[in-house]
Amino acid sequence: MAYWLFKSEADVWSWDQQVAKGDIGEEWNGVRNYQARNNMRQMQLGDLGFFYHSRAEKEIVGIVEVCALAHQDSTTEDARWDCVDIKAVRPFGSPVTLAMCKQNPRLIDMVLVNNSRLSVQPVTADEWAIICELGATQP
DNA sequence: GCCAACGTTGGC
DNA sequence: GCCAACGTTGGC
Repeated sequence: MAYWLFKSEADVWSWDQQVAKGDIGEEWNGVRNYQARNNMRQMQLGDLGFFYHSRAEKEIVGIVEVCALAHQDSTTEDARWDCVDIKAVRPFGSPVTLAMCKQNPRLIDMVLVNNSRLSVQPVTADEWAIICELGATQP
């Protein structure tokens, strides 16, 4: 069981849109970066992830679950690009901002803090627990 | 809106 | 196989 973080600009694909898809979930498509793709290939069913709004909001707003293993990205014919499907699990009681993560000494090693360009990233169990607490939600 | 950081592309 | 040029991302 591993933890991840998915980034999206809210005006491209938002948490609300993700929630609207219900338990069926939705492809996390459009990723054209090898590192991000490799992370998705490693995901297992039931793995959990944070849903992060980049650019404008810069905050983690909820928890998602991997509900389909990596498969061809339907938005391209190019066989290099896979993606998983994810479904919304629950929202945070209060969003956790990037600034909060940067401020917390236990979170300074987060990929989110150190490699802002990577759109699908791993999260450690410790980071998961700390952020769930900050976000006022069950881990 | 700007620009630094990063990843990718393509000429050599 | 190197690296300059280019495009994109995302924090500020």
